Amino acid sequence: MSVSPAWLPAGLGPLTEVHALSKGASLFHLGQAVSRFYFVLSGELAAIRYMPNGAEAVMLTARTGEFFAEASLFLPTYTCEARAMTVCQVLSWPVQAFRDALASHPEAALAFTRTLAVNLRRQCSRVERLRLKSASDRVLHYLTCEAGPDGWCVLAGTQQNLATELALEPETLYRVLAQLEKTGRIERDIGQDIRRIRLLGRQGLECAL
Amino acid sequence: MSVSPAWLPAGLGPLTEVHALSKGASLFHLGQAVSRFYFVLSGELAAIRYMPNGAEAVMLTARTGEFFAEASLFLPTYTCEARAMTVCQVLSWPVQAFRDALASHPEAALAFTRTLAVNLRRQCSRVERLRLKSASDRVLHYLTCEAGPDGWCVLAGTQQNLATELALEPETLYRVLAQLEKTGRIERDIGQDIRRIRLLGRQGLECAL
DNA sequence: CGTCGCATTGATATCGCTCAAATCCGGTGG
DNA sequence: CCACCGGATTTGAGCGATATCAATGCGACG
Repeated sequence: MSVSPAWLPAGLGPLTEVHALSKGASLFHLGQAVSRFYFVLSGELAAIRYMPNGAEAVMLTARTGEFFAEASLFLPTYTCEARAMTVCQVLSWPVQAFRDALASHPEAALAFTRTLAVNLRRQCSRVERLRLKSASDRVLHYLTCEAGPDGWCVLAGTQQNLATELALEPETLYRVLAQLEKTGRIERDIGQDIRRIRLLGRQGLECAL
Repeated sequence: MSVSPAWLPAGLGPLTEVHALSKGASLFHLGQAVSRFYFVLSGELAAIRYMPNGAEAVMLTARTGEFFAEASLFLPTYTCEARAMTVCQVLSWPVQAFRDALASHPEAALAFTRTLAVNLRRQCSRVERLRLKSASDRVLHYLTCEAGPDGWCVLAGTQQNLATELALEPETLYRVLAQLEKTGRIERDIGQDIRRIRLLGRQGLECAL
């Protein structure tokens, strides 16, 4: 569960619609004129295209607290189908009103731009990580990216969730973590409430640069 | 080779610096105060973090015609080292001047936001594609995403470049394409000047939705 | 004509996926 | 309190897909 961004201009309030989507529900279809812009309060939305054989190709997904398909703000028609991958709560605004709100509220426009820039950085890191073929390389890359100032990387969910993030099977991740711990490359602190992992080795070497 | 975006406010012109980087040159280091914002005219820039063992973790890359590390516009210090992966030509502006230019030129701010949104969509698609474990699934996903209105997907570079984009080895891509062509799932038109690939099957089915 | 890079195909090795079984833990109900 | 259950975790065994190494053809280019 989430709330809409605090920086949204108040004028959008009356135009806000709330959508309660059941799993599998569609928000819009390929080729439809872009009418509304969406924000995920909870659940997961996906943008999907279909291949000639009928198989689905997921183009992008948005989860709790994220805007959905930001590029649709700049397109005349939707280029994918939007589908709820889970039960979802979604907000939406008319695209023209959203664009106008950004145009007339520079501070909101800046906040939106920052959101885009931060998301873009995260996605770029994911791309570089998924380019790595070795499971341990992906884990080390993740720990390098996500570690806090103290060196510890606090896992949001379970280790299975981390496996999903890294596009690995849970068994593979368990084995890799066990191996990295045994060889002294990481340190683990796995409890039921707090799960965290830390890279070992020369500490804070980069910060000294 | 590229040029700076046409929508950049003219006031930035006198503040523009041109950097000619040799391969391996650094633009800035981790922890330095953010001073300038960069755009790649040619070549490839990468943002790198170092792991305790000294290995490098690429966080993001920018190529010809792209801004570099857009999130740095909103950060006090650089969170990575910037390194030229190839010979590079780079433009830069003082971050404060760039932010001010966006704040005082709504149409430029909108164009910048659009650039971010389009890049974000591309990166999201890449993430979803790289999550696929099967080489043929990655190829089909790519063709589904990148196909033009006529169904043909025109390759920008060589098939080796496509292999890099899909995080596959060239040999694997050759085998997968040959197999897909043999089983009638794709059609290839490989010449020296034009290389294009098309998905076969029920045509235009999605557009009818 | 020689070289170089791209493309293609074959053979082999390796890594991660898959199936399977056991353990641990919190929560639930008797 | 204890038995039971479901989900997360852990470890084992085998398989398959992709990486890797190798060889060849092909066209461009000097």
